[in-house]
Amino acid sequence: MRNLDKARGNPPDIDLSDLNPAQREAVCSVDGPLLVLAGAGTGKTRVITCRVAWLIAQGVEPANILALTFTNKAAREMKERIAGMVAPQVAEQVLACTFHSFGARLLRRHISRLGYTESFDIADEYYCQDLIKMILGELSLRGKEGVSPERYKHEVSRAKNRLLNPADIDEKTTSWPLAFAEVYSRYLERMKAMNMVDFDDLLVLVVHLWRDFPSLLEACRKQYKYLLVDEYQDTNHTQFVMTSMLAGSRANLCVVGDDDQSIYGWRGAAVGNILDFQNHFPGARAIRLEQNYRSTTTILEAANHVIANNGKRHVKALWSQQGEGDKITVVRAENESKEAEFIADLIRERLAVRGGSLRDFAVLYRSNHLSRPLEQAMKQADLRYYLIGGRSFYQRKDILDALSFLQLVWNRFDDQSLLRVLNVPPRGIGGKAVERLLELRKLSGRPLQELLVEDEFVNTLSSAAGAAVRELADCIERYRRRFGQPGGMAEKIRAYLADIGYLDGLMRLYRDRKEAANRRENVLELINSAADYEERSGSASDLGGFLETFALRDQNDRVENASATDSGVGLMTVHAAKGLEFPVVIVAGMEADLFPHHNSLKEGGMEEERRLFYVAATRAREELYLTHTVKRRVQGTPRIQRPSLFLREIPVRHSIETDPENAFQAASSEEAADYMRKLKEMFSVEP
DNA sequence: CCTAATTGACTTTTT
DNA sequence: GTCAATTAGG
Repeated sequence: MRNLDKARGNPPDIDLSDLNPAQREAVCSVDGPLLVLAGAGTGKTRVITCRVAWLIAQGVEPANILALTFTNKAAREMKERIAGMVAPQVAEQVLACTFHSFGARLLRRHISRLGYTESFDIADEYYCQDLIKMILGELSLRGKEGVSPERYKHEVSRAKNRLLNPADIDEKTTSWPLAFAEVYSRYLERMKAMNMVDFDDLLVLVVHLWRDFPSLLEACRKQYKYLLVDEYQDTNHTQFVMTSMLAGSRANLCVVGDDDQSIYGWRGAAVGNILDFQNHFPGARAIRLEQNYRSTTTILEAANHVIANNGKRHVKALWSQQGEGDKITVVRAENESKEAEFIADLIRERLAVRGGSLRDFAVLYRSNHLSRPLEQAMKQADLRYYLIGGRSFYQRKDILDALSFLQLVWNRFDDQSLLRVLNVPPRGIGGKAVERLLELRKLSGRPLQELLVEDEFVNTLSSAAGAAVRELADCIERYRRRFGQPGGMAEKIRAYLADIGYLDGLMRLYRDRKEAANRRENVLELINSAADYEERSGSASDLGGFLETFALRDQNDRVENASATDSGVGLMTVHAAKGLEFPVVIVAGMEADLFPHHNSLKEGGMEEERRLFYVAATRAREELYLTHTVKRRVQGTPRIQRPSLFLREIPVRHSIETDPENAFQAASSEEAADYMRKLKEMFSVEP
C-alpha cells in the first residue's frame, strides 16, 4: 500500500490513535477506488470525517473534496464533525451535501444550456402528482383499470432514473402502464414549459449536462478530485452514473456503505451498485469494518442471525465488546391501544430503573399510520415526544397552498400552482372557467398567469368573479415587484398572504374555529421558517432560495414538536431511524402483513424488508423490545394479527416472550429490587 | 355555473 | 380518522 503520508514524507497531524486497524486503513488508503463496507455501528461517520480531515492534513486543498450524502442531516453532521477536526474556515471549503442539492447547485449555474432558465423551481411530489392527474384527465385515462396517479408518478421516476426518454419506452415488451410513453412525454413537456424540475431531474439533468457539454464535466473533475459517497448502498442508477462520470479515471473515489442496510430499493436504489463496485471500478480495494461499537452481543447476534437469511450480500461478521446485555423482549398485546399503553408504561419503568432521559428511547414502526395510537398513549402518559416525518407539516394542505402562492410570484410560468390556488379561497372560478382557461392555453401556448387577465377570459366570468381575478393577478404582480427588492422577506410573505386574502380566507374556509386557527398557525409557522432562513443566509436571501431549501427538506428535517428532540421520546418510521442510535429501542407492530409489509412481498421485497428489520434492531445500544398485537384495527375494521415472520428468525436463546401483564416481572430480580428501592425513595419524600 | 355537504376509498417506506 | 370525487342546493 502506498500511503500519501509516506509519499510526501510528512506525518499526519490528525490523531488516528483511537481508530482500530481497519478504520485506520479506510482513512488512509488513497491509492485507487476504495469500498468501505461498514456494518451497522462500526464507526462509519467517524471514518468518513477522519478521512476528509486526514486528506486535508496531507495537504489536499479542502475545496477539492466533495462528500455526497443522502440526507441533509448527514451532510450537516459531516460538516460539523469536520469543523471539529480542522479549522472551521478550512472545513467550510469542503463541499458536503446531498446528491440532490449538489445537482441543484450545478443546475443553478448551467441549466440554461438545457433550455431552462436559472431561476427554475423545484417541484415536490404532490406538485408532480397534480400534474400527472391532469394529464391522465386529458387522455381520458382516469378511473380506468390499474390507472392511478401514484403509479404513473412512480413509473416516471423509474424511467428517469434509468435515463430513458419517452422514445425508449416500449410498452409492449415491458410492463409499463397504459399509454405510458404519451403521459411521460407530456409530463416532460409541461414541466419544461413551466421551468420546473422534479427531484429526479436534479440528478438526471446533471448527467445530460455533463454528457452534452464535456467541458463542464472537465471543470467539475478538476474541482472535485477527491470524492466520498456515503450510504452507497442507496444510490440509484443515475447517481451511479454521476459518480462514475465525475470520478473518471483519475479522481480519488471512496464509497462507504452497508449492503445489509439498503432499504430504498422501492425508490430505485440499486444494491448492485455496492455489490458490484469492484467490477465497476477495476482494481478497487474493499475494506470491511466489523467491530461494532454500539450494541450488546445479544442484539448484534440476533440481528446477524436474521439478516443471514438473505441471499445476495457481502458476508460480514459483526462483533462487539459491549458485553452480553439483556435479552430481547418480545411482547404480545391485545390490541393497538394496549400496545401503545404498554410502551408508555415500559418507558416510565425503564426510566425509573436505568435513570437517564427520555431521549434515550425511540419507538420505531414500519409505516406512518402506526404512530397515531402511540402519540395518543404518550400524551395520556404525559411523556414528551417528538415525531419525525409522517403526514406532518410539509404536506399539509394549508402549507402547500401557501407555498403555491409564493411559487406563483417567483415563477410566472408556473401554471400548476396557479391552478391549485386559483379558487382558494373561493373566488367564483369553478370547473367551467378553468376549462376555458386551459382551452385558451392550448390555442395560444401562453402561460396561465398572462391569460388570466385577458378580456377574452375575464369577460366570460360574472362581474364579481372577474373583479376577484383581476385583484388576484394585480396582487401577484405587485408582490413580484416587491420580492424583487432585497430584504424583509418574511414580513413580505406575511403581507402577501394577507393581501391575497389567504389568511382571512382560512377563517372562512374552515367553519370549525379551532381548525381554522390551527391552519392559520401552520401558515404563521411557515413564515417563521422564512424568517429563520433569512437570518441564516443574511443579505443573500431571496424567495427562490427559500423555496429551494423548503423543497429539498427531507424527512428528518420535518420534525414535529422539534423542541422535544433533545428531551423527548422519538417516534419515527424505521426508514427515518437509519443512521440514528438509542440506548433503548422499541419496535411496534411486529406483525405479519405489517412488517414485512404485505405490499412488498414480491420480487426481492422480502429481503429488503428483512434489511429494514436489521436496521431497526441495530439502532439499539442496550435494550431492544419488539411488540405485536393479537387484534388490530386495520382501515377501521378489527383484524386478527399474526406475529411477524422475523420474530421467528431470532434465536430463542436471545429473547424472552411475554405480555404486558407479566413484562415487568420478567425483568431480572436484581433490577426489580433496584426499582422497588427507587420507588420507596420516591414515596419517602412525602411526609 | 359555483359552493357546500355527503358519500366513498384508501393509507409503505422518501430525496 | 382523512382525502377526493360525487351530488344536491343557491
